[in-house]
Amino acid sequence: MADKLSHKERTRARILDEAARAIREYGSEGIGVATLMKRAGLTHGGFYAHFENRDDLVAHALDRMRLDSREMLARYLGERDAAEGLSALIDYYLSDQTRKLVDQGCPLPALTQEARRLPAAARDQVEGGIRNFRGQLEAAFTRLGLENPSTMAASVLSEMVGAMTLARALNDESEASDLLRSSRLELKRRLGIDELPAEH
Amino acid sequence: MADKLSHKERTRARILDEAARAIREYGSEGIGVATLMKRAGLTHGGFYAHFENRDDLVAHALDRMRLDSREMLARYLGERDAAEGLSALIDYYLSDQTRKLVDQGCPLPALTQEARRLPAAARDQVEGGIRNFRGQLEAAFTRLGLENPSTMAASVLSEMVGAMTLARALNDESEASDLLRSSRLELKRRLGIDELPAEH
DNA sequence: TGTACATCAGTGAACGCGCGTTCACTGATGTAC
DNA sequence: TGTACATCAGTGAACGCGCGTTCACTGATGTAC
Repeated sequence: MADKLSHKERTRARILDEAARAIREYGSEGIGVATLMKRAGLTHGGFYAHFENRDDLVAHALDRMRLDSREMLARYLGERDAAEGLSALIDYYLSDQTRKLVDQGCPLPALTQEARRLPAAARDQVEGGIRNFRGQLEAAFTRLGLENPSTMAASVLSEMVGAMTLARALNDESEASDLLRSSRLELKRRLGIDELPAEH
Repeated sequence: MADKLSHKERTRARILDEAARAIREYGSEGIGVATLMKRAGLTHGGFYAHFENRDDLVAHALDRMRLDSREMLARYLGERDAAEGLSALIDYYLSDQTRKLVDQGCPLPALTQEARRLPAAARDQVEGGIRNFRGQLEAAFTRLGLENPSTMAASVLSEMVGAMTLARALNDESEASDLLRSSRLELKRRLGIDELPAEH
């Protein structure tokens, strides 16, 4: 009974799921309540049985994204060998596939520039996401034996988020692809993990 | 006669100036025609004597920002010694002052995440800005004697834009400031220009 | 120097539209007896 | 097993509001004579 979601809970999860995707793709103000509910297979009136208002939805959708990202990072940097995990994370995070799947994955390359303008609760989620990402990198760098793991974590996180942000802003496919490849190469080089083969 | 702007041209420049500031601060959709015109000391009806429509304004405002940024980069990377110019650029671009002046300066940390959703003309301006920035860095790196100037330019540009984007997303002043300091340090270290003193 | 007139940047009321939100209602589901 | 009823997730018409845009009008400026 506790692990089985009720009908209403499943509906709510479906709305949040659609909201998370739409927010990544169109920004926090890019989708309206009516369109969102339609995508979830409902009509707009029912929205307020699930959320206080639109801001409340955005905050919950961002909370969900943050948790997803935390899991993703733990998958790469948790148990595995630090060098191998970091190399795989870089290859995944800065892949052309990730570049194209704008409605999925890490919210930082999608939402950090509008974070300042988000309602407080939503903004806190973005801030928590940044803090967690930097922390996870720092821990991995420590295990890797770098001498300045905290500084390096800030620098590497900035480059990762910046590279994906810029690549997605470029219309030209090959230019975007080249930018990501350059960043992957240079990130691994400066972390001293460039001798490992790229994944698949 | 040619170098003296007419009354109408000066008014148009004033509107564009306010638009550029507002777009950097609130995003391309963050300010309405009425508010913008009020800031320029006018009423909203007059707007259409200067621009075709709102999209036209956004494209022209971005064009203006792009030219301003090009000048800024030329100031740092043009005539000067490459190492000195790069060090000064990093100190300026990633300073706490720049972080706070969100309505001024380089548009990339403000607009690249919504670039995909911008009208074509506006999007082209952002793309041109990225291309120019990367090109200017590459030229400076070549003069500096780096062996992979193009790869390095993509990497450094990504870190610079990413670091400012993330710093501005952080509510906590000291955390934001620390992130910028970390990035400045690491950027200079990996460019081999960390022996130079930071500017003021 | 003074008067008449054309020009045109800017005004402000009005418009249609899409948005977030409200609310009376529907109809399927599950429980009471 | 069958009937009556309460519950409540979801519906869809309606609202007020802010937005981009239009347009008839104003009034200052500069030129013609």
